[in-house]
Amino acid sequence: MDNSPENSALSQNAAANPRVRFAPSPTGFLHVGSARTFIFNWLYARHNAGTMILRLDDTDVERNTDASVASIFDGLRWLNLGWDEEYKQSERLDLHRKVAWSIFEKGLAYRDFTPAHTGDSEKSGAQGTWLFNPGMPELSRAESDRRAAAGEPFALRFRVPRETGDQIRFTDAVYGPQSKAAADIEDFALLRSDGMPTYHLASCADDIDLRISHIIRGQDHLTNTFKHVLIFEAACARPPQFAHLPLLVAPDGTKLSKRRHGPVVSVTTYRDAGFLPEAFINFLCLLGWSPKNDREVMSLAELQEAFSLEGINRANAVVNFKEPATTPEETFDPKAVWLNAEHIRALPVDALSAQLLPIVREAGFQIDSAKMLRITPLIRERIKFLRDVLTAADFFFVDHLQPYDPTELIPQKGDAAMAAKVLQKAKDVLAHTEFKHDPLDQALRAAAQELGVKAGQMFQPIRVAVCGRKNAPPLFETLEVLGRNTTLARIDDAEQKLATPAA
RNA sequence: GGCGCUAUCGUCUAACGGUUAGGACACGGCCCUCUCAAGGCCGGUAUACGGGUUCGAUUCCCGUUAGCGCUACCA
Repeated sequence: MDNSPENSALSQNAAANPRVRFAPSPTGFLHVGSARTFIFNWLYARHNAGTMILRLDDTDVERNTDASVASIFDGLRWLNLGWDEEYKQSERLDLHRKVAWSIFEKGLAYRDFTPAHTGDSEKSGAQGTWLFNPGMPELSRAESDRRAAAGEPFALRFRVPRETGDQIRFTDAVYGPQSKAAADIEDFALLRSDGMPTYHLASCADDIDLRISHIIRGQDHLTNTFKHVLIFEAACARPPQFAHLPLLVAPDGTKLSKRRHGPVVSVTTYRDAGFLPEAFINFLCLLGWSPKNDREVMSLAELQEAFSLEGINRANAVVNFKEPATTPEETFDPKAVWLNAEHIRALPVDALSAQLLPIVREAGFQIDSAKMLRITPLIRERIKFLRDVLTAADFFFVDHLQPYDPTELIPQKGDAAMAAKVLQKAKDVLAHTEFKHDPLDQALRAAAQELGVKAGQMFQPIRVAVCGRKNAPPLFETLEVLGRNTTLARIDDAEQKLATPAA
């Protein structure tokens, strides 16, 4: 048996128009690791003018849920990458069974009448290695047929060519040449006793039928691939090119799981926190792949242009979030947060403004798009998440400021009297100054000079009066957007607060 | 237990036998500055360990250790 097709060398299979697939099983929400697998497949397809296929591997009827299907589509829709063809394994069972029985007819599979084991059986673990159920591989065809005809339930198992001493081989595009002794591979199931195909069988049967040229998936399937090679060959199909991806792990090195690590592992958590899908995609691409030229902030088009299987590395990558996350920012890898800020800044103002507006409206503020467009450039460099618009630009949205500490109005190296003096002067000046950046700049600096205070001492009380806090966007632009009426009203309020210190 | 895979700063990574081991994030300092950001400059921290091969190993080979994966009629 030729298990080592030299023809599966990378160069040859990097042929044009590849067909790749992302095949999630709907047993949970869309995991960030799955999202990365989807993205790498998509990038490979687009880079090579190929076809991206979405296939729901839903043969485990016990564990599949509609909620999970919804979550997967939810996440994929947010990623906004799309796909070209879509299939459900549960609608292709006839094909799977046909392939299974054709393998049986060739003598490469046999019926196993041993009752199913449940959960963690004594087969695996420290007890030793299980390869097959005694007596079953040797059953004669006649007896096998007789017992089946009598209605005895059975699973269909692959007959691994263990006696030949063969090595099963394939060349992985990421991990290189792989081989494993057939003697170490157990007789895995093709069909369960209820007639449903197993993952291994359904997956390979569909990959053959859909003419998948490249299987790009998580490294947890690397050792399963030997079984898959066996199936492909038993079905007289040439195995596709495999490319396994290093796994995404938590800071403690363990596999990401919702149970242990919470919502950080769900794609929708990133969406809900205000990530831009392009930033999230950029971040995931940098986990286990590198363009090799120190590029980090990359647009989707740039990623598509730069992507290749050669850039994928082999060691697991840590998603560096804080284990007990206390703030939203700690929930995510700092690099993801930084990339999101970079992508936000890279967005044209009108595009960013359009993304921000629905968030602001949903929070209950009646802001029109024209105003949002004026606010956006003032906060663009100050937000890391889209949702930060709510805290960075809050004072633009409300009619009345949230209560703040009046002592904030007191400038550096100044006192309450200075604050009062500044605010009074500001009102005088602002009453007749044009509300544009340059006139405001000139007028307020001149006012500071007249009062004999530093510019900063002049600006701070005004800033706190109109923004309700010290940290805010630049003052003149802010006043320009706020307008004269609001500005003067807020300075009035501030003067009152100053006059009546906190009770 | 068996089999497989992996191992460069705290984290993501570059260096496909010859580099003062590079970049980024994060962190610290300085500059800029109306505050906060953004930006600029500077700084510290890494080749898991032990053997080979070689004139020369981060790089190739072997072993050790550690981590991960598979070992289901889950995927």
